[in-house]
Amino acid sequence: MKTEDNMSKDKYDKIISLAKRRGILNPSFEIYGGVAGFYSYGPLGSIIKRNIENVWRGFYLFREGFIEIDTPTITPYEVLKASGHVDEFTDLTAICDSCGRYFKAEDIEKDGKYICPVCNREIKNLKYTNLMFQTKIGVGDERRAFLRPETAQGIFTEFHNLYRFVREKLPFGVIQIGRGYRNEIAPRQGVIRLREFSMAEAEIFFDPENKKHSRFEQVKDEKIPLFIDDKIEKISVGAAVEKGIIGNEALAYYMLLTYKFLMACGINGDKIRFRQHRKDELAHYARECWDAEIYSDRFGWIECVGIADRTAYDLESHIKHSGADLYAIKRLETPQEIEVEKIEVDMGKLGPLFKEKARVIREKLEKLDPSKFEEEIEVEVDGKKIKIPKDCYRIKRVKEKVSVERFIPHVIEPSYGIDRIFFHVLEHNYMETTKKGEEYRVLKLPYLIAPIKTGVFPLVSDERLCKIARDIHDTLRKNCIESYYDESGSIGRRYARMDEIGTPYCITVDFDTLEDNTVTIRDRDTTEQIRINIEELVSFFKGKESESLYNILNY
RNA sequence: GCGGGUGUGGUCUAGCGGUAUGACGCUGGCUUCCCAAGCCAGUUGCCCGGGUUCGAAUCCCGGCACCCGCACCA
Repeated sequence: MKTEDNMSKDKYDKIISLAKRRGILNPSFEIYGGVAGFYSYGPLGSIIKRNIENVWRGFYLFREGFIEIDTPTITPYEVLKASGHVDEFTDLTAICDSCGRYFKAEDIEKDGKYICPVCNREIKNLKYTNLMFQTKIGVGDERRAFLRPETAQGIFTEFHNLYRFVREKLPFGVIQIGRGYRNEIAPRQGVIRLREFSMAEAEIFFDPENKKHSRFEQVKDEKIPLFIDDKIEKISVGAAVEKGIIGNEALAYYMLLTYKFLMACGINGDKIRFRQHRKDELAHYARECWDAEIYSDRFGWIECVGIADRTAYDLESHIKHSGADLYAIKRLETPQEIEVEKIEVDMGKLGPLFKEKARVIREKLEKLDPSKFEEEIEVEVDGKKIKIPKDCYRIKRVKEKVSVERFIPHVIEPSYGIDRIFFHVLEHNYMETTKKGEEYRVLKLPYLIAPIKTGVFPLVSDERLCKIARDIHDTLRKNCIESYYDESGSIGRRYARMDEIGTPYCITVDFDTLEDNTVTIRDRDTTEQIRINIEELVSFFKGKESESLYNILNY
């Protein structure tokens, strides 16, 4: 008798085995023994992954109207120093001199000393190990660098270019899909915890006073599953914001969008929940964060998406470290007049007195804060302090018109782990039945996600039927519809091969085709067939595609 | 990183000191008018390295990978 656990383990093994057998996913570098934490996507897996990413683009690039960029994965030290990753992503490691074992220092600390739990001796050999992959740029004059732990920093460092690109209007969103790297201590759980992984991130820049979304009104009654007090509660995003469960409209909106996206990929909506991070588990940059967790029969609830309010943390830090102008500007509705003290330099006096240095001195004087002037003021020029006589300047009170306000935008960040979503899409859509006593597998992938949209078969391998089938296959591919031609084995076997990789339709050319130019289209989920004229095939599949897109993006 | 378990064709598996079994798959052929049919032929393997032995898939040591538990998880 099988226990529940055994059942799910069996199912997991079957999915992994199927994935490997059918070119979806397999451990990398296997011919050299493999390396933990690295997986390769095969011919079909690559398409599925790309399809997931493209559905994601449907939501963020098309529906939200965000802009997409593509920045380097190798990132200079300074960037990640500023972002906090150099310091926050570091563990103090203790290495025992007698047994040579490594420990995370804080685990073995006793009264300020580090004691080896094996040898029971004090360890003095301590070093910091960073969980980012380190590398160097250049030869000789090399610069320290890291493989990026998240794509977000590439967006923050481009902020001033992007802000100009959108013609200085907030809010605006920037997306990036790419690889991230984390040198995990113990990668486990297959594709769930990788050392190199794909993520899709959106950084949406807001006026901190106005974290609203223009479409919120439209969707405020739609419900999402919140995990509160150890139970899942479906609550409308509008109510969640009103009751203060979710901090602002923007967060709530992107949680709803995440919910829709995951289901569009074929994730079972009953196996999604949003869980808020406790204060002590928040990342160093986040004020509020909600994870979308997806339930796996194999692994339990797995964090697949993080939707965080990063506030002004990153931009502020990059302003501080780089000196760049990463501010946004807000035009005030009514320009205000304010009185300010200004220093007015008398060049008539200053010029003759300091000659060629006068210009530099004037610039320095004008930068000083008049309210902090002391009796005698000095400026430093070329390392020398120069006293400035009082009659060279005077302090004036002037009225200034202020029509803009500078501020650092806040960032809401939905961040998606593509590989984790990929795995759950496989798990949630893997179905087993029996046909004639034999195990029968169907991957019920949504149309947009399926790597092959249709199989094309001659019913029997009669050359007349084969030719027509090959022509259909060719025509479909000319129209960018992934089709798969197969004339080997019985028709049932060919359907089975397609079902196993989630192909939603199969076209069969039979002897009636010779008479009336029609073929059958067989539906994966119902196995029902309809007859359709060959001429209508391309529009049938194009129709399925736009219908699917319309259904998921029409909100 | 710690402790325990496991590692045989593409997949599942037998063998547990005499160089490998079976099934499925896959390829080709015959057959076949719609859901893994049948027949014939072919195809691919002992995780890696070292040791013990006349001889190692099998025993021992080391490595790697996977699984379970602990720890970790921006």
